[in-house]
Amino acid sequence: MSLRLACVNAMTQTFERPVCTGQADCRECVVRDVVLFADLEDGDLRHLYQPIEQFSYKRGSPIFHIGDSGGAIYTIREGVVKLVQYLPDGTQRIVGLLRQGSVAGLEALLGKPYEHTTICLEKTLVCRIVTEDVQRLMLESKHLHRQLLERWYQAVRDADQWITSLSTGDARARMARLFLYLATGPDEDECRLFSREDVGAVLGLTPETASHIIAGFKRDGVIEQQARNLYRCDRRALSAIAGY
Amino acid sequence: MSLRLACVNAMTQTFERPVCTGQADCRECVVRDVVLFADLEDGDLRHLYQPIEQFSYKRGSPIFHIGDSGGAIYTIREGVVKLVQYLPDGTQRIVGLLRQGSVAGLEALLGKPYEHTTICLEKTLVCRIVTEDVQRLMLESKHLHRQLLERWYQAVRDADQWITSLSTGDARARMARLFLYLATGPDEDECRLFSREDVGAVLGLTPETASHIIAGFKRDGVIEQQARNLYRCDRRALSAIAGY
DNA sequence: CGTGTACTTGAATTACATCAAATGATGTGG
DNA sequence: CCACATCATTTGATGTAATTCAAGTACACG
Repeated sequence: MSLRLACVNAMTQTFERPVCTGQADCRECVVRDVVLFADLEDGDLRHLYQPIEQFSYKRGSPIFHIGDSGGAIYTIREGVVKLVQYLPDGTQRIVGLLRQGSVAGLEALLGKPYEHTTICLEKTLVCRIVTEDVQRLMLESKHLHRQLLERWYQAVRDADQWITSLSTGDARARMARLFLYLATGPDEDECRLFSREDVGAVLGLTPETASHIIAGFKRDGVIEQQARNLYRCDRRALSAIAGY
Repeated sequence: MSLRLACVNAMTQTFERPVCTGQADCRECVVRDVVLFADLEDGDLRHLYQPIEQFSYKRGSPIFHIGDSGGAIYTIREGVVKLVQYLPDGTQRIVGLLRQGSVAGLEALLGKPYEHTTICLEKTLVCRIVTEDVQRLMLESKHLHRQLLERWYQAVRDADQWITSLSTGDARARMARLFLYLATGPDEDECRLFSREDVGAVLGLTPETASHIIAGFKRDGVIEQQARNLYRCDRRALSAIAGY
């Protein structure tokens, strides 16, 4: 669980602004398997202009904003991040969620401004890697290069699946699919949810409708509430509702 | 209905199966500006294992199917192609449209099976380029390499815009946005539509609802029918309905 | 010129949004 | 630690939007 470096006790605290919790040691990374630099030799990482810094964001904090010129990419070490775009009337639409091991802000590597506003739905730890360093390392490591292509591929897949599973069918089916989508932790029947407004922005529903449907699921015994925004799911029943 | 090959004047004809209409001369390409190989030197193209072949597909023909192992990518020279994924119950959801200059099947370059079934909504001309050739040319041309990264980027952008503009808001707003999305030809007020079933699969509606809304637009004078599936649009009125 | 297929249309039904009020959670200052 | 203010969530009643169902009509194709 713990990753400790230079600063010892700041790990558990969160503030308005992200907190730098020290430099990352990629060799010791808890999510090394799923992370970009997993395969780099120790030596490669010594040549960074800037060390890879870790940051901690509290719930509700943005990592970056849509339209910002992107100077870095961010690997999610822990937590959940929403990718938001805004309609002309100001309402948000969530076009994706990032979780452990995902990379935010790939477009920065192409010199493009960020495509989304990224906001943490819970306390989130990220590694920040400045674009220049990634671009240079890419030239050295064929494998990193390949990794990044795979990330683009993954981003397109995720977006397509977002459309087919969370924007297709009636509201109950979409909600059931969201529960199944989120119930992918170590405990397969456990699902952490987030605010009704965000659930609505994921599924294209109003918060009230989201609430109505969740209440219906509870009544039907399809889900059982363990704590605030924590549910135990009957995956089989959810699958039936989802149409799977 | 019949399938003819090697026939000389087949250029304008279309059949059940795609028709090879000969080798492409990229230097003479009508869409050279927007196409992948725009910047390659003449010499580079001589080294292809296989010549770049052009194919013609009739309306309704598939270019490739989801899950097929991808041996080639396809540049759209002319026409419109839908990207389809299927739900477990067999209903289709259209997750994107490709038009002149777009590339279909990028995932083939990563050795992945195709993510979508691609079906032509009208007569369509494509250039087929086998993956091995692209992969080799990528090593030679820095610029082609960059081009392909930009295509990935574009694919993600398109998918996100698909979610925010065509899967968000009420049905009338989504339909208005579809008209605006399609009215991007040389004549900015002209919009070619397609079957109500496909319109429904784009917007997440039933064909009847699509029909109802289009009828409403006609009644309100927002669009004016010129011919079958060809409309003249009042862009200002559509923008208002779309919420822009 | 008929036949099948897609499209249109309207009425009935269902699903979702809206609105308003009550309840519950969270944080603050006394 | 409690009282209160604030904000999110729940809930139910009501209105509107979308689907479904069932004809009827236009259109493409043999």
